Amino acid sequence: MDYTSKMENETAANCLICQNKSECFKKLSNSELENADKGKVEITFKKKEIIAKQGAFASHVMYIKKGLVKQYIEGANGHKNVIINFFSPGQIIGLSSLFGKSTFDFSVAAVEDSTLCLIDINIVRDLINNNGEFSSRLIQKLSETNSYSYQQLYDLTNKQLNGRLAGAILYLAKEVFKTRKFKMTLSRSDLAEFTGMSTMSAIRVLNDFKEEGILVDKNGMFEIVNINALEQISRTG
Amino acid sequence: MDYTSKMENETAANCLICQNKSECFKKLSNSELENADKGKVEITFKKKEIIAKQGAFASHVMYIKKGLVKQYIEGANGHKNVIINFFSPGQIIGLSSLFGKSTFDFSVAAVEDSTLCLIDINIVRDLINNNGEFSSRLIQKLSETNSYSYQQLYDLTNKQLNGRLAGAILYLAKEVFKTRKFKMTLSRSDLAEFTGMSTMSAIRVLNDFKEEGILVDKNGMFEIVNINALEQISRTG
DNA sequence: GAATTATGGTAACATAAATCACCTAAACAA
DNA sequence: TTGTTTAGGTGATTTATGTTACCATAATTC
Repeated sequence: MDYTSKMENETAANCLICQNKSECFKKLSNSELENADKGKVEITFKKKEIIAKQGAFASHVMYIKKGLVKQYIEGANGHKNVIINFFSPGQIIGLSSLFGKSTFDFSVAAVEDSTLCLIDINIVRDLINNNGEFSSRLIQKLSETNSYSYQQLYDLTNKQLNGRLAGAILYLAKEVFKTRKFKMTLSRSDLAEFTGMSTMSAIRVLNDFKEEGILVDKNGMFEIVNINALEQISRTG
Repeated sequence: MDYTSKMENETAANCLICQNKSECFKKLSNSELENADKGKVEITFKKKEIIAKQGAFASHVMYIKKGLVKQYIEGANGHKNVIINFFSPGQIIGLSSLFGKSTFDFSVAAVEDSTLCLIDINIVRDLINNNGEFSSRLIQKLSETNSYSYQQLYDLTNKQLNGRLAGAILYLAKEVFKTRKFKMTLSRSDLAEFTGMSTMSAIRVLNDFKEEGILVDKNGMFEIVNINALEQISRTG
């Protein structure tokens, strides 16, 4: 039995005894958790399946329990998609649909097979209204998302290809896969859409990194060999 | 006496009777407003003065009462700044420093002479903890900011100069100055930093718009003559 | 197992946009 | 006033990056 299936056994369908709760849900009382449990469903998506579709009615927020998903803006007629971010277990997506606009202004798709809890939007609204600690956590989360977007805007206008791709690989290693050696489950075009470049450019730059001995790619198993060099490129790029 | 000075007379130094309150502050009780009033100062900044500095301790959130300010990320060693957004009266900046990081991750500067209320961060934290309606409004505000950043990320990667500048002018007219004819108080380089292009490119594209009769610029007084054309360019850019 | 599609890859070429050099006029300070 | 700085502007040149075409291999589907 591998690590993944072991994790599955340890988690529970009921929020009350779930071991994978997100930061903000840890701030809830037992009765609040029981209530939240009634307004949620747990669904497993296969790789590449669409979890939320830009423009569709947003009736729920999404909590990532297992796997890896991408949040992206769909490009109109022949334009590239833009990947906003990748989310791994413990993260919540879709807070932007809580108030105001009732539709998703982005899409979400599974990059790896993923299990999510879809939580009714009204449950979350009630929690915000009645639990200040919960609200605070959500505001913090949204602020962090904001700051990250600002960084992305900066990088996109001030760094060129090497710098952006180096930054993306570091981000994936540190924040998403949380290890310097990881199975690269994103395609080159995912990587390109994440860093605002063409797929060809992503391939080219990635191969430069390999040739320079900064990165090793063994059949999709990535390992950052020279993290200092990568950070240097990310800064000056 | 002009319109501006008339407005000044109508506003008050005390939050309780202030006519310019932001959406979320309208949700507060009289006692909450009185309390907020004790933790705020009102300051007037001259054009080009720095209101908040990236990296400095963030002890307050900023409410724009009068004027126009820009929020921007400072570029390191020789890199361009990136203007995240412009804010006109009624807007709040600096929510991202409420929880987590205690420093500003952006700078704010006055584009026109501007009056702001600086509100103590602890006051706002308390309000979030105790007033669900207030929290909801803040979350909505942060979500909108997020969505706008996503749009910017999309535009930067998928649209070229014309499209981005057309979009920026439309945004300024609709959301910032709230009229099709306005005194253009931003410089060409502000415009460039807002749309992620060089100053030279901003000048060139702007002059193209003038030559095509889409836009009239009489000594800095801008008027959008052909809004349909501008919207078309912004879409297909 | 064969056929098909998706993904990764190389190289030549085209082009959008930055940079550079240089100029004018306005705003500001001495 | 006069010098000095700042903002706006034009055209030539360079460069980063996208595009196209074409191929190989891995992964699906029939």
